[in-house]
Amino acid sequence: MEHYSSQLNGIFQALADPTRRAVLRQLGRGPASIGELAQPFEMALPSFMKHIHLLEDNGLIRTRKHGRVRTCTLEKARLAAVDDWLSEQRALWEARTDRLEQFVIADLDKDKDMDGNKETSK
Amino acid sequence: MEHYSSQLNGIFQALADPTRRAVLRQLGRGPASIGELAQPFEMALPSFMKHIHLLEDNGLIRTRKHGRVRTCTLEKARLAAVDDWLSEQRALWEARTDRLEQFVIADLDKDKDMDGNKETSK
DNA sequence: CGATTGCTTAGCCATTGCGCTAACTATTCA
DNA sequence: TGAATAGTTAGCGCAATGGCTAAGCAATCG
Repeated sequence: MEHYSSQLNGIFQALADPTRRAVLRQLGRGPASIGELAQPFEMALPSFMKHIHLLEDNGLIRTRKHGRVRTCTLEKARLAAVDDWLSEQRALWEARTDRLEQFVIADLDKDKDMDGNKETSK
Repeated sequence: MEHYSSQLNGIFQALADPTRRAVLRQLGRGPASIGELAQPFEMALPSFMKHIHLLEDNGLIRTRKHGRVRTCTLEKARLAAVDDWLSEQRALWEARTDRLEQFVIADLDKDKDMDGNKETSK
């Protein structure tokens, strides 16, 4: 349940960069070599490689080398961790919304009694 | 469409830290003051405040000060951006899986032509 | 009133992140 | 074999991150 926590650090970190998200997006369309992936970006290849490594280190992609060409593929399952986190988070505040509704009802009852001004905005 | 991109940088960045995720988790159970939120952590308050500011700057929480107490609340809608990104990504590789299946079928056809070492005849 | 509480500001410091160039290795091509 | 191709390694520089202490301030308490 909470074991994913440490993985989430790296996964979210990896997703926090537009270059890396673009790579994932491209790989969504199918496997590609380093050169193909790098081509749309203006940065130097070694810089780009760091992004690839980070994605691989965090399990978001897998790579394999054939001859002098390294081919990257998306590791789809990895994003499930993000999905799980989101679900868990949502479950929390949905449960809480239920409780909140109870308070709202209570507040409405109060309003009946007091009737008047509440707080001055600002 | 892609306008969310810049926001995603910050949002994913904010989520890439366990302290901040824990804060969101706690706020999922309802609003809380800075002090209440900070209590489970061993770090100094100013350090903790940086996390709060980062969460607020990226729109994941909202805060309001009453007297000397600042109360934080979850900004649930903000996580929708993450959800949207995930959906878009998934849509991409699901569409691609369809195309992949076509290739697989094509490959099976090829096998028929080339060698009969498969289950060509059941 | 003065003391305490609950942040807040201001800085310092070590580490990490993300870009670069230069030079190197390992295929593959002519 | 020699030249081009596709990555790779090494190291540099600067900005951002995430922690700290010390000191400040406004609200509340005794």
